Amino acid sequence: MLLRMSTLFLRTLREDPADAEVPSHRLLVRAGYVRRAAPGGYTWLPLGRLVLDRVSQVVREEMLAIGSQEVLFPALLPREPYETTGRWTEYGDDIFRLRDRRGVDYLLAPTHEEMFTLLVRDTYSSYRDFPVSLFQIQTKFRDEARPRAGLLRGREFLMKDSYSFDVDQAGMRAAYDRHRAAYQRIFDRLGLDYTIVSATSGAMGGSASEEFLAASPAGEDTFVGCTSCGYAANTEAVTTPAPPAGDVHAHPPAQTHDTPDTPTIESLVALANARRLGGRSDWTAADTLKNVVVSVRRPGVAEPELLVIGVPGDREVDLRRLDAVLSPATATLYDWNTPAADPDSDTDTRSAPAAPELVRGYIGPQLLHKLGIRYLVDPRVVPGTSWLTGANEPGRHAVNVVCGRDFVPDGTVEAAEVRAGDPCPACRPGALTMRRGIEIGHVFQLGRRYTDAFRVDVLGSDGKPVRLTMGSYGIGVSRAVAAIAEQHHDERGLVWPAAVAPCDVHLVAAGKGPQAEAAVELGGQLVARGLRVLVDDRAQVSAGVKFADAELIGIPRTVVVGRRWTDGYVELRDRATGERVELTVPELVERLAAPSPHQPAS
RNA sequence: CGGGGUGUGGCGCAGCUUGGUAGCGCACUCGCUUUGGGAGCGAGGGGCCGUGGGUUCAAAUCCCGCCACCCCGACCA
Repeated sequence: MLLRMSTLFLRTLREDPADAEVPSHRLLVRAGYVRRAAPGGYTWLPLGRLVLDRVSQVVREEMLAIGSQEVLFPALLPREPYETTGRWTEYGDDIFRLRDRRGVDYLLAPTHEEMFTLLVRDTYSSYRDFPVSLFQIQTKFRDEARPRAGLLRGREFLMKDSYSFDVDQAGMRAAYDRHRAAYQRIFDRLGLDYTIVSATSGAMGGSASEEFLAASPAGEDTFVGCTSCGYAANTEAVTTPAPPAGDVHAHPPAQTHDTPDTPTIESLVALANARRLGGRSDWTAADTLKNVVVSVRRPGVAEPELLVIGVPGDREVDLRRLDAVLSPATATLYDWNTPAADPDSDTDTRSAPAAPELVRGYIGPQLLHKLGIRYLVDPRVVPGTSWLTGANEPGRHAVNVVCGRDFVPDGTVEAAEVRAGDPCPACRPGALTMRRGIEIGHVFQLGRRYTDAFRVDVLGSDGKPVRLTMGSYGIGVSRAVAAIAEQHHDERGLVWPAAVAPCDVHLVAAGKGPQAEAAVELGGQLVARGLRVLVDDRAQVSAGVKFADAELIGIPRTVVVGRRWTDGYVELRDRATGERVELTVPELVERLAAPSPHQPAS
């Protein structure tokens, strides 16, 4: 393949597009790989299209290598199957819905579990046909509330989705493991630095699910890693090691004190130290027990339930983490903005209508049991710990409130924010670090959710029906392109890994003499050796512009056909290292034609 | 959905406060010079100033409405 810059449909931009924030977006637009066509929708220009195809091809090869077979579904689907599984409603506003001329409902598929399940049901009927795994590489649609960061979160994107079908749990696990291994090979080949994190907490039970996160400040997921062991997890899945329980009776009795104007932890700690509450002046926020009221809504239940979460006062409640635990119920902070008991009062102490005894800013756990309000605490709140907390009266707090003596929680909950430096749940000396990541892949042991919905049974060896069990696996192909760009660029432009670069070599004709013609001819020689070549044969473009464009476009190796050409030399430059060497043409051809690890000569 | 911001040639921006023939850089066309690090000079082409209404002799500029897009958050994965 020989691309000539003189005719290539490409215009690079000297300046950053105004609407691009993250590096991948900025550089892919500037270098002429993609162009925004609609909110959350991008046109793939010739160079971009090549990269997208190469990434797709890596994914395809590794999927085929684990025996998965490629199919292609329509993206435009009827409503009915999604109605059957409940996702027509469940997916909510995130789904693009449309009607045909007769008023029949359709959707643009966000994923294809339903269709694959139906396909397998209608095609296979015996246990002997299994296991089977199918995949497709296809454009998906999601009506994202806020598309952002260019390719990283679009409303239309290219995704590889695959589905495994097995007659038993063990088979499904094996399929899951094969996919997981294939994903590792794929992301290794793509040159991505990634971490596999568990996506849901083990304590929750249910289906196993892991995410592949490409480390990048532009990522939308926060995940934790351990400084001394291999532990990695999504923030939602992090568990907090509990300290050992103490002696419940080793503390002086609880005491209530006047603490006027201390509705916040900060003001409380300041006052407690100033007045030496409990004989101490070394109170910190971590010594206080903060009690946060949340409303929990369960699907199908009209009235929200009040729930109080107790966390150490130096931590916030992380609603994402709480939601992950409560799922499918969802939690929101309790809305205190109801009329105050005393409308003329300008203080912030209001009573919750559902439980008038709860005084905002002065809630303590002592009363909750009596009020019948469920109380869940952070795992650090173990029996025998003593706290400074609210006394359930305006302007009053209590010291020496002991867990297991003065209050008994209904259970523990992983709802406190996770911070860098927190102890690792998996090893003793380890501390957690926090990083951002781009979700590039997700493997999921689905189980029978869809096969139950469609009653997908096949005949087992004993002649009795067996319900199939599924796994589903996704890779964001277009997102992976952006993730690669995020991890492989410098201040001058993109620096593609060899496996995904639009071309193997970028020939730059520099000089006014015979160089342009010579470069094209040299390009032909390299193409004959199986290389993909981009040659900058533009007349009337200065060498400086060509060098700058070559660096922006980011093809791994540049060959300059320039002033030393007449002496028989060209210059080979490595985009990543900046290394330059002078070579004769035969030396160059030999050097470039050497097969790289992932491209066996063919 | 909440907060903030921006809409002026293909791209990046100025002009708006204080109304009076729409401008700059990049890109594009032609000519001459230049030619290994984003060239110089000269001559050009290209814009219902997001949109609808209003004020005014006169609106990119002032007023009102609407729309779109971007960023942060919520939501989603």
